[in-house]
Amino acid sequence: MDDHINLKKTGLKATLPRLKVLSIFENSKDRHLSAEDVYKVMISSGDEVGLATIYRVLTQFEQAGLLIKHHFESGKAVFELNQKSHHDHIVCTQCGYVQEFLNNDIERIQEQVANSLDFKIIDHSLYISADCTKKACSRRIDKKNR
Amino acid sequence: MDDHINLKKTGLKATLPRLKVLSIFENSKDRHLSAEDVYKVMISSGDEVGLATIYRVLTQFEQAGLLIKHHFESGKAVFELNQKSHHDHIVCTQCGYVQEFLNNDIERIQEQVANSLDFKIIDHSLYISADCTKKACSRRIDKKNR
DNA sequence: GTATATGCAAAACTTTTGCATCCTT
DNA sequence: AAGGATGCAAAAGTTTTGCATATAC
Repeated sequence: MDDHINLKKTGLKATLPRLKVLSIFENSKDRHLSAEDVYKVMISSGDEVGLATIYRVLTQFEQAGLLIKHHFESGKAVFELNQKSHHDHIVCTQCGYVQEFLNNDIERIQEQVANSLDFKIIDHSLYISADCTKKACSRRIDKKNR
Repeated sequence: MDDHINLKKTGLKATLPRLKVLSIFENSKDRHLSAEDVYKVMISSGDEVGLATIYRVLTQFEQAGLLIKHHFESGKAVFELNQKSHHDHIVCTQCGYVQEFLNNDIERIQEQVANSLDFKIIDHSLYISADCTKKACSRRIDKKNR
């Protein structure tokens, strides 16, 4: 809520497409959406919008720090809200479910490793592809289209 | 060397394009190459080859376990030889240098985390984008084209 | 009113596919 | 000889861009 405020901070005008995109990320049960995903939601809710606008808005939001962009293993980018603190991802190869996690030991060791190799970390992404075991896969959501 | 032997194990015929692709990965100073990269090397060395063939060969090699495919953050896939044991990557945002590393603690903790969340890991990739500090960046190689 | 944002269409880029021809076995 | 592999061109998928119109401030 109060997306206007978020947008104001970025210097971007509070236009209808932008507000709608934010609200989709805030209300979607799936935190990780591609441009196409967002576009489909808007179209099927009756908005007149172009896919190009979605791409532009997503890119602007990423640069403004509102969204984070991931590539995972699919060749198409997905975005998620940047409200939450940093975390990594496990993606089920069977049902597409995305499990977020954070492990402070992993975070800390990464820093040590990078430092010892004379790198200063800007960002990192740990992406695990895995199979849900029975229990986890019962969280199954609508299958991703790939 | 002895790429014929490697190929034989995969059931793929030892054709000229396939042998050449393998040799490029073996001899290139950059272990991480895109389809376009490989294509350019072959074209500029006088081979008559189609980009489609490169994509087919790379995909076959990946399925055969000869190559590993990464997506990093660029939207285009890069491949590397699978000779070495598993490792993760730090990529310098300044010069494109790719530093490989392996940390057994990180590997072990990943397994624990995935298990505790009811996932069975199939694969993972830890990708760190970072700046070389002075010392590391002196390893600077030809800038990537993006 | 002015600058910015949008929608549409076209283009750019990466990757895949169909098909006739060629090459390995 | 036979099946698989290649090259070319065309298509498919994702993302970007040009431009006239519409919108927010």
